[in-house]
Amino acid sequence: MTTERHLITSALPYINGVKHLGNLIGSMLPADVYARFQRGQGHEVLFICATDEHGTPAELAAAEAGVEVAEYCREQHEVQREVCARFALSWDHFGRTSAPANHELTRDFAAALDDNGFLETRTTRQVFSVDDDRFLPDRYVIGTCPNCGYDRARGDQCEHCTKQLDPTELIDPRSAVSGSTNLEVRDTTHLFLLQSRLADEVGDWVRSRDSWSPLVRSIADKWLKEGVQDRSITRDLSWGVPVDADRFPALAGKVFYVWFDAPIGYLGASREWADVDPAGRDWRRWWRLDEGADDVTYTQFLGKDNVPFHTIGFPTTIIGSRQPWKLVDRIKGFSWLTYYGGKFSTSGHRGIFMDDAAELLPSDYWRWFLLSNAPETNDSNFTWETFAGVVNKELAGELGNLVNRVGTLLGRHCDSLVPAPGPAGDPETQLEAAAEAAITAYLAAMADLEIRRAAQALRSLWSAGNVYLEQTEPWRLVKTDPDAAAGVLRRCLALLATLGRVLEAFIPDTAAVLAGVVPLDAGGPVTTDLLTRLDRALVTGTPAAFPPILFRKIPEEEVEAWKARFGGGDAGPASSD
RNA sequence: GGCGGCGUAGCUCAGAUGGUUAGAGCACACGGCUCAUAAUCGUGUUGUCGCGGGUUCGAGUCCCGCCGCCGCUACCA
Repeated sequence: MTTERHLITSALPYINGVKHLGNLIGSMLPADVYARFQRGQGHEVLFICATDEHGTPAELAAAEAGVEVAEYCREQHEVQREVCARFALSWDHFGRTSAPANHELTRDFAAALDDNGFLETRTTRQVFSVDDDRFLPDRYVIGTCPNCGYDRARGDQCEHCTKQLDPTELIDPRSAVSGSTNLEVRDTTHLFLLQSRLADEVGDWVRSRDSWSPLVRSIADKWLKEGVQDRSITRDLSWGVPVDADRFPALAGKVFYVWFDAPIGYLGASREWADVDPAGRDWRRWWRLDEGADDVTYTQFLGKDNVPFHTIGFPTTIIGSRQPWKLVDRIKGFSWLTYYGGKFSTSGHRGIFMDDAAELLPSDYWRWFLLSNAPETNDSNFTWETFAGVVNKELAGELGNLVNRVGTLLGRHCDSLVPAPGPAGDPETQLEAAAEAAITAYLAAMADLEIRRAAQALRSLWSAGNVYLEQTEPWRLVKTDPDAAAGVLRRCLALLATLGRVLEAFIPDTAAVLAGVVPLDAGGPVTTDLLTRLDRALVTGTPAAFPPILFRKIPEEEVEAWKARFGGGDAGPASSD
C-alpha cells in the first residue's frame, strides 16, 4: 500500500464562545474521524483547525466582557481548545487567525492580488456612530422600518416584514452597540477584490471538481449563476489584520475583513504548526504545489452555510494570487443538526453546548450519537429521547453489554486468561464473514466520506459478536464441552481486539479500553481480515483485563431532568439571530 | 420579498443519472436464551412516497401549480 498524504481542515469555529453540538458535528467531529481514520491506515495526515477571531462580534463580545479584544480572544481560544480536547479532537494544530503567521500570509495574499491587478480602492458611504467612535456594519444599525413600521429593524433587513434595507433608509436610526442616535453617514475607503474578473477561471475550476456532493455543487453553481460580485475585503475596525499602509496608503489604520483572512487561517495555522518544530516540520510541503504538495489530497469539512466561501471565495483569492497554492480537492458539506426541530442558537443559547455536554457524559457517548446521526444529506434532529435511545440501545445494550458478557464468562470459566483456540464450525465461519462484510462496508464508506454509513458498518461489527454468542451459547456449552466454550471466548476476545482497532476513529476512548483488554500488536491498517489476523496474534494464557461497565444507560428521569434544564420540546421556534 | 431546502411506514431518516413486489434503525408484536447494564438473538406487521395536473411504455425519482414546514439573505457549523 502506498502512503497517501491527507491535508484535512475543519471549518474554523468563531471565537465568540463555546460551540454547540451542531457546530461540533457540522465539521470538527467528522474531520476528526477522517483524520484518525487516515492516520490509522498508515497515511500521512496534517489536520488543521483554528479559531476565527476577527470581526465586529468579537469586538462587541470583548467590550461586553469588559476586556481588551486581544485578551478576550486569547482567553476564548484557550476555552475552546480545552473543550475540544474533551471531545478528543485530534488536530495536529489548533491555531488562531489572529496569529502573526496569519497576519503575514494575509498581507502577502493581498500584495499578490494587488500585483496582479485584482484589487481596487473604492470609496463607499457607511454609517458612523460618533458616540461609539466606529463605523457600524449594516446589521448593527437599528431603527424603524420604513416599510412596516417595526421599530427594531436591522440596517440590512427588517426581520418583521423581511424587506431588504439600506441602513440610511431607517427612521430614527440608532446604534445596536450603544443605542446612540448620534449617527452620521461618512465616506470611507476600502479595498475591493475584483472577483468578477476571476469568475470565469473560478467557474472553470469549480466545474472541474467532479467529486463534490450534490449539496456542495448546487450551492456553488447557484453562486456562480448569480454572478460573482466584487467584494470589499477591508473594514474600519481596529481588531484584525492591519492593511499594509506602505502599499495601500489610503487604507492606513484599517484591517482586512474576516471574510478575507479567515480561510487564509488554514495556511496560517499550518505555519504555526511548523513553527513549533521548524527543523522537523515543513508546512509548505503541504500547501505549495512547487514544494512537494502535488501529491496531497486536501479535504475540507464544513457546514453548508460555509460552502460559498470555500468553493468560490477562498479559491478566488488563491487563483488570483497566481501562486501555486494547493486548492481543495474534496469538500464534505454538512446540513444542520436541529434541536427539537428548531435551530441551535448561540446567541439565544438554545440547544446543547460542548462544555455542558462534556460535563454530562463522556465524549464517546456524544461522538457516537452525533456521528451515527450526522446531518449528511438532510438536517437531522436532536432530542434527548432519541439520544438516550441510541445510547441505551446501541452503546450500552449492544457494545457495552457484549464486552461485559465476554468478561463475565471469561472470568467465570477461564480465570480471565486467553483460552486456547477451539474448533471452527459454522458460527465461526459466519462470524468471520460478518466481520469481513462489516469492515469492507466501513472502509468503503470512509473512502466515500459517508459518516453515517460507516457508523452503521461499525455497529454491525459489534452486533456480530452478540449474534455469535447467541449461536454458540458458551454458558451452556461449558457444561458439556468446556474446551469448545473456551474456544468461543477466545474468538470473542479477538473480536473485542478488532473493535478496539476499528472503532478508533469514531469512539477513540472506548477503542483504547477495548484494545487494552488483551494488549497485542494490532499494527498496520484496518483490513477486512483483521479479525483472523488478531485471533492469530492472541497468545494463549495471557491475562485479559476487563473494564467496568463501558456505557451506562440513561434513565427516563434523567432525560426529563435534562430536558427541563436545557429546554426541550416546549422551547418555541428558533429565535432569529 | 428574493433564494434554497424539505414534506417517504407511529417516530428518526436512506432512497445519483426515472425501470421488477419502496428500504433501514427505533418503537410495536410474537418466539428463543438466561452469560449479560430486564441486556441479547430470531421472526413479523405497518406506507394512495404532502395535494392536483403533466411528460413517459414506465415517476418517490423529471416538469408545472398548490398546501405545509424550515433555513439563508453575504460576521455563528
